[in-house]
Amino acid sequence: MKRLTISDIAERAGVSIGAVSFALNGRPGVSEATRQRILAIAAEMGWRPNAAARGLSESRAHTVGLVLARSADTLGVEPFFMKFIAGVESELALTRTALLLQVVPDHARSIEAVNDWWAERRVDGLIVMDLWARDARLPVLESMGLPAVLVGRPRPGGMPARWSAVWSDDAAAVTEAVDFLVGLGHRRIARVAGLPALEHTQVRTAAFHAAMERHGLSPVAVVDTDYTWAAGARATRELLAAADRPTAITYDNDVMATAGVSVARQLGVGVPQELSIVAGDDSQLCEMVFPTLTALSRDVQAYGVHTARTLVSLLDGGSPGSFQDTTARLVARESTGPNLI
Amino acid sequence: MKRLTISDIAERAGVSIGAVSFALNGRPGVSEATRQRILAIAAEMGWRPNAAARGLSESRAHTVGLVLARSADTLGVEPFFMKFIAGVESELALTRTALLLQVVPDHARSIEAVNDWWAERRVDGLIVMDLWARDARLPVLESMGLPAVLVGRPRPGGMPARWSAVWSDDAAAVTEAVDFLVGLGHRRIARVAGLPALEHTQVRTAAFHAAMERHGLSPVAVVDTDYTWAAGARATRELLAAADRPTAITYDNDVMATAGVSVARQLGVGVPQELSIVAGDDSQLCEMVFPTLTALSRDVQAYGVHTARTLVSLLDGGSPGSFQDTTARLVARESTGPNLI
DNA sequence: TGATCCGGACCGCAAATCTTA
DNA sequence: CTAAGATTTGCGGTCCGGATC
Repeated sequence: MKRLTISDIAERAGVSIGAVSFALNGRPGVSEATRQRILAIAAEMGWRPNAAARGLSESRAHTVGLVLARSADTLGVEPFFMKFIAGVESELALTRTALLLQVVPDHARSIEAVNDWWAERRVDGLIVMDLWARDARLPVLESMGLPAVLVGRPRPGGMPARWSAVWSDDAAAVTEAVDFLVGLGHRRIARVAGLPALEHTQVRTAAFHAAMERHGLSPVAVVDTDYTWAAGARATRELLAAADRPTAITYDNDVMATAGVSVARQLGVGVPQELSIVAGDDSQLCEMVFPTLTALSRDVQAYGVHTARTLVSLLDGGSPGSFQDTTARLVARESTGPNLI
Repeated sequence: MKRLTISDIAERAGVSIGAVSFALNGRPGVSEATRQRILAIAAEMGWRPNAAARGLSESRAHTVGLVLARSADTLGVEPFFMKFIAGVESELALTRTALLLQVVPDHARSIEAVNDWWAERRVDGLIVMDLWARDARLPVLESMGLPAVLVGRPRPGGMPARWSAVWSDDAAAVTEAVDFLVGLGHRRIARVAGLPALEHTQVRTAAFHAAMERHGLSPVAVVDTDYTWAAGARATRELLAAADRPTAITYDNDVMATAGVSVARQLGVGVPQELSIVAGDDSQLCEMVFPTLTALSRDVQAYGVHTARTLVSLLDGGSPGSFQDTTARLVARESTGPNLI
């Protein structure tokens, strides 16, 4: 099967390949009539520029990378990632940019993967998710000089030249949840946090403490976890077993909140009569359990769209920056109620 | 930042670029001593071949594509896809093959996406998931001449030259589930199926009928759905409202089985005392609900590994074929019990 | 003189051919 | 004649310097 190249188009149109290139890239140098003729022929023959040839010549891959550094199990249960990726994709498609994906278990392998991509010039830029407070990937990525968008807060010490950040105000969201619970009369509130190494976990925990303090309250407890159902269940069991048990618990994702509901039922603790529960992520899962879960909800797909747009703009020479996405807002469902104790 | 090229290596080693190319690709033409010297220098300088240049020269992208043709919501809730992708990835990494991903809502756009990839020679081959019984993508893909691996049964009429298939015996799995339920004394069994257009839905439904018939039973009902929680809930409500209601229901995925449990509880139907429930997919979700769900379980990640391996072998000139993966086996948990009615 | 178009030099690698000892 | 290595060509585009009308 002979492949179609630019010279086939040139031949059919009776022009040089240079003219075809100009016509197709919308640059001056060919008359409008010729341009239209070339475009028509290319479309008719179904010709598309060879990505490798173009990439070689332009020194640009028209591809960006996304590395997910988590175990497949964790990724699978959290709908967040698929929604985010779908958003990223839909935006990238507009600029004919492809998405390269890697799923690896840890940061070391994540660095390896990105290093390979960049050394081989397979990607022009990177989307970095799941930022850690002290993230081993960042200095390495910076030294590689690879353009990137961080999904999360930019680092306080200033960012490398070709890095942007897209973030959401986690502190505000946590504050809203606390205010909501306090408004319902709760005073003994606990927090089941996510991975303590993650940047946004620390931000949320700090915001939790601040919000409680503002209400003149002190947290019953803040328990760190690894986001799994088992960890959520264990944390809940401990919290409910204590003498001064909480009347409300916030969880850093929906999976653990579900575990909380399950443990409460086993222990005969009524939700929401004796215990109110707030999930930190929203998904179909929150409406699948009984009672349905009050959750901090946001448009994750749009988050992906904005992230992709920010990266593409950066690669097109746009100026880097830090862009704030919408803040999650609380969606009240059945798992929260007034404090009756 | 000057980029490292093969000629930098050649210069440092004091040989021609041809010699470097031969040395790095393990082909004859250089002495062993020179080869080692070149290899050492390349490794020391951290050189990696430019993917575009290599791709252009070899007419091979060292990249494969995977298109997910479903809504982001559906994908997010089903852990299957992320696990599968993680498996695919881990295998592709071994041969330095990259994975291009697309998430699109329907088959029409899926065809577009693949057509673009192939026309631009961005991919060497494709992984095709979620096969339909009459799949509009297949004839188009075949006419494009793109090598592919079908995840699912090969078509009865014979396969294109450079297509393979990796499949799992859905019929056997469904049969095991029916046998298990019948063994528990159930005689009124219903099936809540997935998307009727999907190949494996039809295979499973046929196997369900056959298994029931073998036991001298006739199904209470087979209800088609779209895999969503809402559809699972609606189907369950209808089944339980009927005069001759089933004592056991099998669902084509875990999300719908969860919906089934939820609806049963709302209607005051005890699980498993009055109703046994079997989930067609296994995931953490099955252990997150109460009661935990008996499910048809399999190693999805390994499925992804095998699929990737099959595609890579095909691209390397291996002979195409149809390869059977392991069959899902039933894992009994709390949602099934003896028929007490 | 200027708009329009041609020819050809690259991009970085693989691989075939040519040269040298 | 053979092994080791140098030279050259081609992959399919982009884009610059010139030539033409």
